[in-house]
Amino acid sequence: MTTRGYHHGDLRRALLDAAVQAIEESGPAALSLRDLARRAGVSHAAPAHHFGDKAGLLTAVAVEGYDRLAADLGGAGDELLEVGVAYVRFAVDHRAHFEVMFRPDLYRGDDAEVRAARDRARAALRGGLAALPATAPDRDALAAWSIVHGFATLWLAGALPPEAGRDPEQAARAVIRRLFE
Amino acid sequence: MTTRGYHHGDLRRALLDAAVQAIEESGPAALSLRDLARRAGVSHAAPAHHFGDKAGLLTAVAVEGYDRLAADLGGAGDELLEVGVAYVRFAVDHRAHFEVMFRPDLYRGDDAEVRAARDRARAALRGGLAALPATAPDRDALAAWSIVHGFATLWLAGALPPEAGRDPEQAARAVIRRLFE
DNA sequence: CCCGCATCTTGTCGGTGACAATTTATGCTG
DNA sequence: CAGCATAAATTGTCACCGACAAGATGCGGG
Repeated sequence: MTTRGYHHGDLRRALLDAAVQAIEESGPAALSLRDLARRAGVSHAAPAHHFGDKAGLLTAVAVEGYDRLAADLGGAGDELLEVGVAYVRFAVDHRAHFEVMFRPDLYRGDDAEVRAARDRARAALRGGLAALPATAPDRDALAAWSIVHGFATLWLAGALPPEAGRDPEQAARAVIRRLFE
Repeated sequence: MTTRGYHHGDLRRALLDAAVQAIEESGPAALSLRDLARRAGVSHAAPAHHFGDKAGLLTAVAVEGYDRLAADLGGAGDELLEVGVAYVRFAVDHRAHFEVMFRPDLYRGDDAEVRAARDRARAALRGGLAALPATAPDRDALAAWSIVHGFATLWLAGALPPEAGRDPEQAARAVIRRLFE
């Protein structure tokens, strides 16, 4: 599954880390394979060997993101509130992964690994709804996902007014609670 | 007004329209000023004269988007449900504008025109909350915005499972109603 | 009539993604 | 331990892109 290190050590890993850092600095649009190669101290064509092309690298970022999201959501317990907060926390703490994951024009969303990891994340998110009285489970799942995803996206975009405060977790908690009142 | 001759007639307008079309086809990341120039039948450097650079063009797209969103939301009445549906409809029908608007790394979000148009849109969205019993208006506004924005974003990203159906407006209506139960 | 000035063109530069051919290092096999 | 197959990374190249500079064009006011 993982490539063993030869010349560089583990260039694949190093490139993924450099990509995440670069995206956090200037967004996925400004990402340059050649810049990643420079950061890793290798030649400009080295990334192509591991990922094929730019979309291939971002596909790997998306897979990693969905995997970590599934793990974080799964570790947040059974309460919808906590699962929702974990979703927002993931978006804020792993903004590079999150931004790539929901930008299907940047990577190959039909990739088999992506599909599998995405399904795991979806299942974990839906697990948070198990404890709710379910009159319309599909609808409730969609509403819960929408509200946490929307909050996370707006927060990351810097679109929220100052009244939202400075702590995303606290604000998210209040917003999600609105679903239960 | 024709597209003939040395002077185009309304190149600015033509470039904006071409940009929207190109973004709808392949997303904002793949946008190329030179491609827009080709579509408009002008030289590769013509866009720079009207927009300065790529960020300048996308800034104009964002302004146009916020203006239209404000108009659409304002025309949707006073009920939160209808305003929310209008928000989702805008995102689906003007996906290029919507995608640019919430991608602050692509344009100049601190531009004066952007600020003004964005404030108009925010005010229009908040107008939908006037008819609600307000225990925590800020929190309610944030929750409403989050749920419609999240739904719209997930829909556009193609992230929703097939259970969500094929009609975004209908699904959005059901999801938003969840806020009132 | 002509000239100012916005509009558009041509030309160029550094940077980028993708691909091809080549070199280097590793692990395997005998 | 010797040699080879192959993965890993390099060099070289091409078309395209964004940005900038300098020149050409033509509309409209004096």
